[in-house]
Amino acid sequence: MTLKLDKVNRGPHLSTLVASSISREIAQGRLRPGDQLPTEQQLAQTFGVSRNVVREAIARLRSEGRIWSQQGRGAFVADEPNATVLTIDFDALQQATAFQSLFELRGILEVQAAALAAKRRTDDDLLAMKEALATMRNAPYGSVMWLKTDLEFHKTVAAATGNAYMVQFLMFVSERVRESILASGNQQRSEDLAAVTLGEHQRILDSIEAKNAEEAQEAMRAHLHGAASRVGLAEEQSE
Amino acid sequence: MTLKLDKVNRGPHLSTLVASSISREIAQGRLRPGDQLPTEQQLAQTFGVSRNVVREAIARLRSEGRIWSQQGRGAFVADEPNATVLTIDFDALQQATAFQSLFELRGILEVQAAALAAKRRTDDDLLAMKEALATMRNAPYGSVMWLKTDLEFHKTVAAATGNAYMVQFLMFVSERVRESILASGNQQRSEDLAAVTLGEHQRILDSIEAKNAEEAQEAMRAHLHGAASRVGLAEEQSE
DNA sequence: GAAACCGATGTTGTATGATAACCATGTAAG
DNA sequence: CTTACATGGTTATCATACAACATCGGTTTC
Repeated sequence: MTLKLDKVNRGPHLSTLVASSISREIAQGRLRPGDQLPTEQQLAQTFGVSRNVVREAIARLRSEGRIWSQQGRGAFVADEPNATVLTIDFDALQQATAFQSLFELRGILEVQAAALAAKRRTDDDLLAMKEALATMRNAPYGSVMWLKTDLEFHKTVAAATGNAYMVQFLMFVSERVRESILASGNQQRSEDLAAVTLGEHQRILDSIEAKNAEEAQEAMRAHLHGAASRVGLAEEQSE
Repeated sequence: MTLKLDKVNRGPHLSTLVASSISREIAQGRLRPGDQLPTEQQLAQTFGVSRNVVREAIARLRSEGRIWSQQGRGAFVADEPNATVLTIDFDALQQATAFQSLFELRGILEVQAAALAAKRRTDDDLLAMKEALATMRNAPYGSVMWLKTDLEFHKTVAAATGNAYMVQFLMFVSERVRESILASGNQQRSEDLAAVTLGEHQRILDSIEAKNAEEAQEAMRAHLHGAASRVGLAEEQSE
């Protein structure tokens, strides 16, 4: 417990700072699983905030499964982060291997989702996909609108699986991937790429329309392979 | 805002109940993106708790990205749950279709993880898997220890992919699935099943040891198929 | 008339103190 | 040795107060 907070802090809430500070102590191993946290009063004094703020931070960490607390005893670092919430550290994603791992995970989900979508899609699903693709055609390549509709298209594919969690997970992972790409500023910009990307999407759409799971899977794989190289990822042979 | 909380509530924290209650209002569309939440005072009055408890709930929802708040104005439902955290509502999982969806998602990840593990596993990975399997043999079927080592085995498989996010996601999903199964009390108990399950695990281990991705994939699929029927899930033809 | 100023009011952010419920521990009574 | 009780420490909750900020209306000023 070393961090001291300035009195003048017009940024995130104090509880957020306290929470991430404690979180860091845990991540860095200065607070080990099973360890008892300082009492709320001590924490309040250490950080120079009210006990109320500390409690908000504690509540947050508890909801994230990082700690657990018992009335009359204290708060303890959770043995295993049996989290009821899943988080991804943005900073860690800046490292190439981490990014590649997340990209791979997304790929697995996307490819399987495409196959399932081809089997289960309804006409409404198809309509939504076509609509998203049409919107993307009218957006300038690389623009915010373009990126948004790109994600939207993939979302409609995921939705066509009829699996709500597929949508939730895929969007979660994709968002993180997209953020990381934007942050690194690694995307190339070219008019040609727009046509290429749209063509890949069209192929996915067609195969799902034809209810051809094998083809949809392969089309999605090809699309992701293209996306990877566009971002400068040396992709590994898969399957 | 309808829920009234009993004064006598010796369960989860009040802030947890308030948070999930508001969360439900959002999920059910009674609070739409952009809508302003009632003031903290109103919420406190509605739920019959102090403003302090409401603030802890708000802090939690804010950290989950579901709402945002500005000093002097109020709290608002986030336009897009651009959450930096991913959560799964436990209550919703009680419904059969939701559970089935999550089970399917887990299956996708497990199967692909098994294939990747077969390709990339190191000798250390293999050792960890064997160790986990050995521990499971010594645990009584259906016991807490058994369930724990079962999860541990699957974790070692996921770890053998070398993809940290695969581990994180798979464990997250598996935990939720396991919780839901335990809550429903739907698992059968029989000595025979122990041998069957162990056999399935052994087959997975063997194929990964042989670096046979196809076989590992198939073994994992079979294992999950067995697990599904053991839990009473009518599984759908996949692939 | 338009723009700038000003104050009243409502809301969130934070601090402080108090009380109830609960746990752990030690100590005295049986 | 066991039980009962007293005590101190900790979390959970409540209540109140104040600071910081936003909004809105009226007033002044140009």
